[in-house]
Amino acid sequence: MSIAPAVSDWFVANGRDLPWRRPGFTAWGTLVSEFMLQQTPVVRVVPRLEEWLERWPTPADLAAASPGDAVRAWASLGYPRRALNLHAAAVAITERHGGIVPEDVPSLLALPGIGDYTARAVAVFAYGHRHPVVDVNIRRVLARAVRGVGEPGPASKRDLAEMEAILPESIADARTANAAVMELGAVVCTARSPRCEVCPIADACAWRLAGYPAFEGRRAPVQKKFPGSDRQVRGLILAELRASEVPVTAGEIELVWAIEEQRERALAGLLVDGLVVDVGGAFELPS
DNA sequence: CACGCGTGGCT
DNA sequence: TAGCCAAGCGT
Repeated sequence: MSIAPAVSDWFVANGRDLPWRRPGFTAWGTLVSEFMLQQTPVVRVVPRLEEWLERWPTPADLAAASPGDAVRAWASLGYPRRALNLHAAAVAITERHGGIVPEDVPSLLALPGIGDYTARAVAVFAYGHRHPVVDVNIRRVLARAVRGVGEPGPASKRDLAEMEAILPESIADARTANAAVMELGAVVCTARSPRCEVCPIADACAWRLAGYPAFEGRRAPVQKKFPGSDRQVRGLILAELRASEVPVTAGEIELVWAIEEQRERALAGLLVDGLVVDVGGAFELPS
């Protein structure tokens, strides 16, 4: 028996009131929210999403801005390549799709920064199509409730089939089930301290029924330490450029990180990514 | 498939 | 406190 009906009933009664669940929320708003939610927590996304959509209410509005404006407005959301990708997606939507966010999965997948998760999330949540949507929350719920193991392990192509197997036939019910299982993983069946005492499917959970066995399988890769990493240096350099209205000199960049080899590697990476441009020996965000 | 990629809050 | 974790994507 599928866990979907019980989780969906729980979701309808207990789901959080989030901006992208408001009636009339646009497909563009959904797309922007999904970009922001790629590895950034909901609580940090909500206020930034409102600002973003007020400033750029349509894809054409963002496409008309400079990529540097997008990168600057992205500050504190993390992984700024997403800002560049979102801007590039807005340009593509404006040029190739008449300014309308496409609704079929292949067209969405063809946009920069959109992968298996985001393409299906937009097709399902913005347009009501029937697809399995698989994020880490859903993979964790399926691992525990269905397979009886404590952790989801690395993401794989099989994940979509596993979600499809429990997805209701009805288009509307499938949409609710996708949102519901995701929500359960986000607020109840959490990674660290699952709240089984309030879980609507605790009695059916294979992991719980097995006595919470320790995870034996292959683990998802662990994120590398941040302090002292190239990522930190990149972040510091980019923060410097965001804060400046004029190009930043190489001498000023030297002040943000003392180790030359690492500083040069970070700057070179930012240039390759297009997050920074060289304007005659000084550096600025792309215009 | 494993890795690199920000930022900040939580335990 | 030092990890752990967060609605992933591209290579």
